[in-house]
Amino acid sequence: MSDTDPIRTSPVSMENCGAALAMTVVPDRWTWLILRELFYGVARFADIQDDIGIPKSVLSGRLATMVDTGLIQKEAYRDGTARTRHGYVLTQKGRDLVPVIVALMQWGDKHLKDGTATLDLTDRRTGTPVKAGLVLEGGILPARRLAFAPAAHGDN
Amino acid sequence: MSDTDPIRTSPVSMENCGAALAMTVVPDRWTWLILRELFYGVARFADIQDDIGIPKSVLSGRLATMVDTGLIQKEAYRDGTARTRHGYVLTQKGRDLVPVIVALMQWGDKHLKDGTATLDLTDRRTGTPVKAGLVLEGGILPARRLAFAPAAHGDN
DNA sequence: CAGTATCCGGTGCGATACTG
DNA sequence: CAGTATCGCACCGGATACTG
Repeated sequence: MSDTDPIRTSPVSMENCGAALAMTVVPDRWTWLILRELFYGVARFADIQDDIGIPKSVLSGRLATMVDTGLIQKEAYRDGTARTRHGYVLTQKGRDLVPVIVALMQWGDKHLKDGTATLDLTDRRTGTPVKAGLVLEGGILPARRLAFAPAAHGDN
Repeated sequence: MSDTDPIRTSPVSMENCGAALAMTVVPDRWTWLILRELFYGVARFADIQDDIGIPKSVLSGRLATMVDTGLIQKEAYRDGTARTRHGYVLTQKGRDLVPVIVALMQWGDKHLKDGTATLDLTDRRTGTPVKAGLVLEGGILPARRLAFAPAAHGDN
């Protein structure tokens, strides 16, 4: 039993909260799963469909809005044949979500599985293992040490 | 125009992917917004409702399943009055999602606003600014340097 | 292969009203 | 204050069929 009054209202309004805004751009499960596919480098419509089991019509719609919101873009490429095909790739804006995806993945590995990862994430340069987390120089900051205060300039 | 064949299938199946599993536990916008409130320390039913504008019945349902999935728990506390009230707090499992929330928030601040944060996140011990990201010792690893390979032990 | 079109059934959202 | 109950309607998911 705690004996202090809890906070009664969020320090940041919905319109000014990056997290809340982010939810409008990545609002549902399918969108996350598609991002995960593109993160893995799976680019083609039918391949994404097969991997995550999404109906074509839904995939079609999601891809369109993700292009609209600037998360992804269409890109042409050549496969073995003469025919030009095209797939989807993350934009920079989409790539900036990679830390979120990785954090989510590692959270799921820890709490929703036996704790073992199925994927080893490393620095492609040095091979050093990589983790997602809160960063200070020199290491990961535990969540409990995180403090927050309204920014000096912004209006909340 | 890229000229290499893209990856045709995800290196990790849906059942073994922590990210995909995580989406089953935090499947929608409301759940994320509730997590955000609890992250801020807003604990009471009506306060959460007011902040994020969720219908009571929906909030009721979400809180129940979040308790079920172990993200949050009910906690009694004393307010000014004699009456015992109760609110919701993150469990350890829920708190482990903080890096995801922070990463999301900073992504939203960067891409969905003018680029300025409304909240300054710092180490509560030292006051040093905090960021979410991919971590190697000594700093943040850019997403482009991230490599992945199936884990040695796991079945994918 | 990469979609669009159509349709139907269920979920679940959100409003309102009610209860301890 | 903290929910539960009820309910109509919209939207979404998924199946199927069709097109370039």
